[in-house]
Amino acid sequence: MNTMIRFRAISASSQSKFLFLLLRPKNPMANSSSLGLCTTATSQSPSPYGYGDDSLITEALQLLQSSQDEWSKTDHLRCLISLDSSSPRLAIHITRRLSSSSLAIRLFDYLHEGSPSLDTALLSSIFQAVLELASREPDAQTKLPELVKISKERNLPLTINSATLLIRYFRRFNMVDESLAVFNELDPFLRNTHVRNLLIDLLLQSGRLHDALHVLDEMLQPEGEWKPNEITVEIVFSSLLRRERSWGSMGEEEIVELALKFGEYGVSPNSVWITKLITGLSRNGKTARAWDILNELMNMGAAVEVASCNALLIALERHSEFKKMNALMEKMKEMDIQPNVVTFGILINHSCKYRRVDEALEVFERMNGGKESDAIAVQPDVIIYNTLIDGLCKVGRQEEGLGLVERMRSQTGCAPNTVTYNCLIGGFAKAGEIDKAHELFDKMNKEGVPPNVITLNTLVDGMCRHGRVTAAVNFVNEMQSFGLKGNANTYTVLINAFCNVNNTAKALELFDQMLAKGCPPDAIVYYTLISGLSRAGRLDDASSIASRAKEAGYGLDVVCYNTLIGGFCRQNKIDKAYELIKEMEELGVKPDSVTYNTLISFFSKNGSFKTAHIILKKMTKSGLVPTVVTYGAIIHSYCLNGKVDEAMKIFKEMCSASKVPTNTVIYNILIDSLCKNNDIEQALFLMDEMRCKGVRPNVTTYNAVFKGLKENNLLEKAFVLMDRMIEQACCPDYITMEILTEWLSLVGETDKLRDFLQGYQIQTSTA
DNA sequence: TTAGGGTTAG
Repeated sequence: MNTMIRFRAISASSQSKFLFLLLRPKNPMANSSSLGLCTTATSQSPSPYGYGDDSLITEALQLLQSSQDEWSKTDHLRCLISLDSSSPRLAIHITRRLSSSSLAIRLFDYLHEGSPSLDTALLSSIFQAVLELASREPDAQTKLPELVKISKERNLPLTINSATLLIRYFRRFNMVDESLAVFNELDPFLRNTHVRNLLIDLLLQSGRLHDALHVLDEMLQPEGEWKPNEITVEIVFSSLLRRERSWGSMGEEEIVELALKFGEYGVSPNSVWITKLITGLSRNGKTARAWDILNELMNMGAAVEVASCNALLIALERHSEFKKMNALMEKMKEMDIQPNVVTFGILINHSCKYRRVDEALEVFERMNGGKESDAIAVQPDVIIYNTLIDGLCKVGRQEEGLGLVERMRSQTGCAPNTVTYNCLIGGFAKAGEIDKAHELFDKMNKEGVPPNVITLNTLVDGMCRHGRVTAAVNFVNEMQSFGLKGNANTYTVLINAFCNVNNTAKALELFDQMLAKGCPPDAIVYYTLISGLSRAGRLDDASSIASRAKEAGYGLDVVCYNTLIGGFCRQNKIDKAYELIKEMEELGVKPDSVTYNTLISFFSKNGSFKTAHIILKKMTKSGLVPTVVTYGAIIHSYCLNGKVDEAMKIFKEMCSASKVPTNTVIYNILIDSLCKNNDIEQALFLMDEMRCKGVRPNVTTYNAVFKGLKENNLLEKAFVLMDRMIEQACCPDYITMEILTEWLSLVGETDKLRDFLQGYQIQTSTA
């Protein structure tokens, strides 16, 4: 309402000024025939343009309809429009209503010629109307650049509106250089935020990053008049962060700096862009930078939302920066950013990952309202439940997982889904409760929860791990008839299972079957088969599968080469092993310590300590450090050659000088050898040393010592070790039983043997 | 939020 009144008031005053100018004697047009016409204008009723403008416009337009010769010969039109008025309003309105821009430009020239001393600002405004008219014409794309040229020729500066009109129009046709030229022509004082935003947007869209940043940079200068606004930030960030993985030619550090610079001007990227920035930085391993920028933005008062914090929490978790995770949670509290269901999901998942399920359950209770006064109630969703159920199943607490399903059902809108069942089936299957797993599978089908290929694979894996390999194959076939097809993963599980029971023929058959069924094998299937065949000594078949893997585009990695090299070494085919090493070199696959250890072991075992030593030297030269396995291979070979003293010497050197941590296997090698050499004292000394160093003996250690003790009939010592074995929950195997049964029966100590075995029964029941 | 494999010394 107020605007309306003001508009009319201005119109009325300009109208009177207009009349006054017309009547002024010094105005050449005042004496012309137009006087009568001009005065009649005052009697007109109000119009949107001002009192009486309508009839003036009508008359002018009528006149302009006639041929140019007619109106250009007379001053009548000039009088009518009266450009000497400080208000260009009337001329602008007339121009806007002309039939074409070419007519408009003729009128413009006519008026300009009639009043050469006119204010350029006034002329620029009229010219703006010409541009407006041209922009609506079908051939605007050619006309507008021509008009820009005309304005330049006539030294006519563009108004800010002309410039925005032109850039906006040029943007539609991706006329980047034309837009840039318009901007550069524009009076620097007129280059406002709006026109800069338009131009930056266009430049970024056309990939002219450098030019865009130049325009932007001027806005970010402290002395600059035009500052960035929210739209600037939106334009810049939507362009820079549009692509998910790459940030184009602009470095991430520059983007971070830009974000912070914007922050200094009180504008910052919105939550979506901040989140993308954090995610992008984290993905490139720059978690520390992501942490810095989020904190800085928070301190600047930017609108940081929970989603951005979640992105950083995920990154920190991934990089094991747990202290920072806590600090971020604290900061969120301080900034009053409420955690949401995703935040709790991250925390619960984190605890579960490290098998701290009780901690996860605590977080879960806290999100449910908990006991604490500052607890925040956030409704858990199916993902939260599934994460917890999976966590419980992974630590063997699958029954509790089932309990959570009931709790989940009691909550509205939260029913168990396929993932829920997959986790539970996995839990029971791994625990060997295959029947229970099948029961759950039936239950989910009954409830209308569709099983997927993960359900199938989880169940199949459980079956295979618990000796039901044939049943697993049948189950896969059965499911296929119901439309639940297996994938490469399914075949990997089955192939691995058959390789583990030394049935490589069946493994190969399954591989052919998967190809026949159109299921494409992936790298893992190939590697599994290569390993299985190598372990079975079928090196030709393993090599052939390796060739097929390479043909399929799955190059062998170092582990795969090691598998094959190990296989050939076991068969004494060192030439074949060397061929593979040559191939590795050619393909740029660097041998690792396992490769070297395999070769060192091979040569040591064959008594070629010299060659083994040369390889060891090569190993250290390539920057690899000899490991406990390297020493183990050499020590073992010395032992096999009856040089136990030499082996002990190397072992001591390994512990003292090289400071390589020992393990059970290396102690077993030495203890076994010492016992065989009847040096039981030294063997028992090493066992004590193991105890001191916290290296746990296993059944192999005990078997070696029992054998030695038996030879020397050191019965009391054997009883002590039998008790210790029970204490350590180290289960005897058939070798232990063979040694002890024979020995203890012979010396009439079968009661001790019975107690020994009972110790395990008690332990199993208490466990 | 859920599923698979492989290497070296005893």
